[in-house]
Amino acid sequence: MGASYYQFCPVAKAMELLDERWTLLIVRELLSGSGRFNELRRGVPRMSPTLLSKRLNQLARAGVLTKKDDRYILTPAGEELRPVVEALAVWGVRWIGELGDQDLDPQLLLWDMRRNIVPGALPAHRTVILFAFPDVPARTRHWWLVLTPDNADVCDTDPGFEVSVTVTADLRDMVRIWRGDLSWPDALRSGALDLQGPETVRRTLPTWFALSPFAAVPRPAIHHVGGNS
Amino acid sequence: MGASYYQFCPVAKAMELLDERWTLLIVRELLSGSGRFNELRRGVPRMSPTLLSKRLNQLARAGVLTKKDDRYILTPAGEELRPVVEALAVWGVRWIGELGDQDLDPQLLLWDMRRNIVPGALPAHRTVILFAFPDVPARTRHWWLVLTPDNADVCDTDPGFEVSVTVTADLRDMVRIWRGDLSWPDALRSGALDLQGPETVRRTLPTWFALSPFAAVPRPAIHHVGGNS
DNA sequence: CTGCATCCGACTCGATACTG
DNA sequence: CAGTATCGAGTCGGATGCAG
Repeated sequence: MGASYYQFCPVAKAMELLDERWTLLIVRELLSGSGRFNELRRGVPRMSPTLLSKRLNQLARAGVLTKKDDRYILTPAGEELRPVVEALAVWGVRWIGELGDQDLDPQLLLWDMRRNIVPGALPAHRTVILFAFPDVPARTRHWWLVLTPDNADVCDTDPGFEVSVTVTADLRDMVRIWRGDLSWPDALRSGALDLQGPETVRRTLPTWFALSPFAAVPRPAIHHVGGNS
Repeated sequence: MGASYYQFCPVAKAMELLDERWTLLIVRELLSGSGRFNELRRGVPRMSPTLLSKRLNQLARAGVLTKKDDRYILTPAGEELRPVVEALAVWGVRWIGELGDQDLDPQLLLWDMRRNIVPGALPAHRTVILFAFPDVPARTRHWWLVLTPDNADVCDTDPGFEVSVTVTADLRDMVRIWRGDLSWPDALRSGALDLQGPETVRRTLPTWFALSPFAAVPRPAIHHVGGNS
């Protein structure tokens, strides 16, 4: 447990548990459907496994989750953290518009997109999307998304299948699209994003993905730069 | 600023600022109407003034508050943290029912009660309530609340006025009443709380205070002990 | 009284390597 | 796949001091 605040205030009692670094991000992952240890790790790749393990045990002791057969499951108390996480996300998307270059992790983006594929919107046959991020170091520049009607795989090495459509964009712009800061049509019009492939695929591709659940949150008139400085 | 999570996720970006110890409690105080440095201190008495100052500066840099003439004021971004704090309070009151003895700070209780006096419910003349907490060390056992129709003062030493009514209860029970875990009538019936004074005053006293804003939140059927262990 | 700055011990985090 | 072990660096928190 985090250190006590020595207050009976419910906010203080909640934060004793929840204000520790990484804790609510783990809850976010669990709310998004991840359950296994290494699945959770992919959602918090910069967290050491030691600390993840520690946090999971803390959350279990606090009654937020339980472990069953190598799967971590939210309890009702944990499920009820959804409004907290959602309120934070709404606030974050409205007031922390400026992202540092360090925040743009292509693996997290592809992982997120994979999670939010619209079931039933995909073509009936296997479709392979190649994402190319010219502004990213070679090592993580290319990503493949292998889509079949009932499965989706993210690869950071060429899986060997024929590419159906290539998406080229700066990673920053792809993230902005995903977050709802930039619309898909605007990105295409301005040239920030380029699609190469058969026209029918190019036209329907944007319908295959639901954007971030908070992409539609209305933004304030003025943004403040949340100082990474 | 807190350390970065290196994620574009809005929850992560929000938590970079908000997951640091004390930060959301300061926001809670500001949302409750406190504005001056030492007013804020009374809401977070265990926080060192150095750290409070540091956090206030961080929040100012992040655009959550501004300082004007020795008063800290929430910006629109700060005001929009209200849903976050409320969601946390609702969760806390539902799932962290067990309070440690250390959490029962009489000063915070009296301060909270003072803040939530129902305007217009008070008698027309000066009324003095003496709170006696037999389970508390002598130093902080007695508290006086001096009420006039347009003012209320908390004293930890006898202000000298005649006491209109004496409230005797274990601090834990008084806090439970305040949080909505125990009703005023139930406390009187069981003897957990005792009122001494004229009958009219004894009858109306419970109407002078609004309970904690989260006292009315429905509780889950089963509580989990949020381990202070 | 208000609003900080400095100093220092205790603790926590993060990086890396390692085990069943 | 699912975690543990170890250790240096950084941060928190409390005491103390000091300007306006």
